[in-house]
Amino acid sequence: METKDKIRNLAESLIRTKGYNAFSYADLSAPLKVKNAAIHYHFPSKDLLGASVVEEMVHGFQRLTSSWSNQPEAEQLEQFMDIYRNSQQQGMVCLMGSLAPDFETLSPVMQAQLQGMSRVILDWLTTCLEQGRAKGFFQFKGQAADRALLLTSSLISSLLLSRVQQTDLYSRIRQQLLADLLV
Amino acid sequence: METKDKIRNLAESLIRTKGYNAFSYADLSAPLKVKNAAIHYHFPSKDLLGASVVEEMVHGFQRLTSSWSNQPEAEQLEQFMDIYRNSQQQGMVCLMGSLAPDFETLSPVMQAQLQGMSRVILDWLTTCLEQGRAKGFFQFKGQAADRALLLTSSLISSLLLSRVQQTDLYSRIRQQLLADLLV
DNA sequence: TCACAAACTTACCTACTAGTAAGTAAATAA
DNA sequence: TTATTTACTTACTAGTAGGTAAGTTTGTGA
Repeated sequence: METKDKIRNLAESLIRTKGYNAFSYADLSAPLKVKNAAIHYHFPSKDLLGASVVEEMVHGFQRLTSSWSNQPEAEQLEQFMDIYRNSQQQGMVCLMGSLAPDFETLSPVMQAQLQGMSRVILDWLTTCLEQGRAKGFFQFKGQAADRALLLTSSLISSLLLSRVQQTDLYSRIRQQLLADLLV
Repeated sequence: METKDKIRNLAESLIRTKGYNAFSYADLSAPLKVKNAAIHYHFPSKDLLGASVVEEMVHGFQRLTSSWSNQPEAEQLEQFMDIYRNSQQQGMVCLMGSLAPDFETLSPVMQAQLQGMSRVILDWLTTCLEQGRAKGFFQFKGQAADRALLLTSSLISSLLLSRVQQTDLYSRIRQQLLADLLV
């Protein structure tokens, strides 16, 4: 089951650097030193490979957030933001930022999974903000769900704009988001 | 010069719905009822077509913002946001949101132009916010350039997430951005 | 030891990609 | 009138895309 994971991980990395429609089976098979039929053996179609990437990302997110659940919300939020920092440092955008523009070209299965991913992230962040506000960590006007939406949006695009401008715009955005939020 | 504009406009629309790497010459030639060689006549390569799309978008933006220059900054900002509203209503993402994830796969010329586009937009918005704050329309902490970055980021992703979630998340984001900003 | 399944490779296919060379019809300029 | 340019079409190409059928090797369980 080693190769299967390697394929999925490389596919994720390619999606987040070149985009879903720009990577090919050759981009997977060459570095992994297997033939493209080997990829089809593990993932019968590109759709299913992409779906597996998204699925794994959601599971990874759920594992991560679960592991933080005992920490204060202010720290949980910082850890959440650190995910994007790591991406930025690796020159990657997030999976959502990469796949959302290509949404119309994705299979119904991938579309549904991407939709699910956005729900999972927004729901988690909404709860984090809501509880964090209740405990006095955060301060903001309006509904937590709206704030979660605003935060996520800013973080997604911080990676996109960092890539285009070739500078760490992420940090400038993070700083402001925290300044607006922390008491 | 009719056909050339039709090609560029359709290309823009395709980039913003399917993505740069997902549209082909057939997607242009079929609806326009010309052969793909006709497209190569006007735009020798896909790179140059893409570059032309970005260039035209920048010019359009500059024309628009120039035409607003006598209006109060609060109104200018709303007009700026309306651009994104129109996109959302047409089911499109903005050019930046579409091209930024594919940045690594673009030609150096397109990369430079996209970078230029981000500068033009951020510079305009920075000035708008700065002057609007000086005149008492807006209220915000920190540097105008940072606020401009935060605003633009939120708007770009509002279109991405609206597409994925198939709802008008743009409006929820706009409302918060304005609530945070307006006195 | 034999059967079988897992994890591949070999060899191939069709469809489509951007791109090109050469030709043509119509308008324009000398 | 003739030459040239503009705006294409026709007909093609080389390369690459995702995908598949059939065979091979390697380990495993009965």
